Amino acid sequence: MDLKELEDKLKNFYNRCCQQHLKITPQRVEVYKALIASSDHPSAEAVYEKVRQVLPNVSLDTVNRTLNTLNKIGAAFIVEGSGDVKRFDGNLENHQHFKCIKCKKIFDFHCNEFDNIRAPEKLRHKFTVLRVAVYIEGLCQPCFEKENKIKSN
Amino acid sequence: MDLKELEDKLKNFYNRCCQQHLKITPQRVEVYKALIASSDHPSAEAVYEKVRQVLPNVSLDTVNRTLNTLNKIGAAFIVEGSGDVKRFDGNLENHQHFKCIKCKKIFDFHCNEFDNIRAPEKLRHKFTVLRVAVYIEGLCQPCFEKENKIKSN
DNA sequence: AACAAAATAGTATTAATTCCTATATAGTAA
DNA sequence: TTACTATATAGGAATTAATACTATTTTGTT
Ligand SMILES: [Mn+2]
Ligand SMILES: [Mn+2]
Ligand SMILES: [Zn+2]
Ligand SMILES: [Zn+2]
Repeated sequence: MDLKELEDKLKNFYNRCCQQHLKITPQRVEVYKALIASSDHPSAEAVYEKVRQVLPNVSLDTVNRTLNTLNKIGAAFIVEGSGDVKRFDGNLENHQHFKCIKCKKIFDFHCNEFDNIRAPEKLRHKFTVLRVAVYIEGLCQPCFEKENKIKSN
Repeated sequence: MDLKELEDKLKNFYNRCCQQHLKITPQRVEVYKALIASSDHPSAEAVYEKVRQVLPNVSLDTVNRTLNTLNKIGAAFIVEGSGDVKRFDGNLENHQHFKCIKCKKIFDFHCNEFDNIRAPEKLRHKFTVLRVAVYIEGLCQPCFEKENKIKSN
């Protein structure tokens, strides 16, 4: 991500905050910056460690609270998955996730067909749909190899 | 679910256990029965309460362990979602989930188109795909109404 | 500069899940 | 049936994740 893109995103984020009457605090900005700079879908703990390098006194609670706020205002979201700790994503572009159930790494991928998936008519009448995701899980290459090694012992 | 269906599933479950060299214990059977009798995608805690009515001395650890075992051998799975406590599903038929982000209720639905979704070629080469799910979240009717009530105050 | 609402740090608490270990049990083979 | 062994369990401790509490600080606004 180049400087221009970062500035754009930040300006956008400031606007979003103003609209929602959220104050622009150094903590909020640094959490947001740490998140959009990550491509590994970090946990709150991981974001905390990153922000701490800039704001050594930031509290984990603030990071947690802020990440949830980002999710609420649509500046980020919680990655879908089965179990495990919450993982966050600041990349709002259309994309999907593959998660390794062993090492818990989450990989972005993109499949055009999946972008256009909509909730069925029936469902949209009964519920307020806020998000539709295609979620794929399995094993990454290294984990698959390890698994086989163990089995053949 | 009628008696015949239950017996079928149990027999099937016993076979699955034998194949995997898992012992058939009363705890295992009751956890499995409690799960397939539920349609609300219970948490470990909820299954625990149910099993306790039959086996008062069962431990929460055993329920947790057993649910994870069921997931591992493919007799059940962990419902996909963003955050929150683990929820389990013993219904192996093709279906999808809608989750209300407020009350956390999980609703089954079924959309034929979604059954045939496969991981893209590219991904299948790089990873071992074990599961593909379409996950939808939003608000259920009652939660949507409550939300609006609050906003208009 | 003054103010009020909102946000934060630091800590405590709660909730979820896993780990530990002595005991009990299921499946197996005599 | 009985004896044996690997597996599973109960109960409690420990760990981890996430939230709640509260005094203090800060932001956005007069
Ligand atoms: Mn992503
Ligand atoms: Mn289901
Ligand atoms: Zn992996
Ligand atoms: Zn609801």
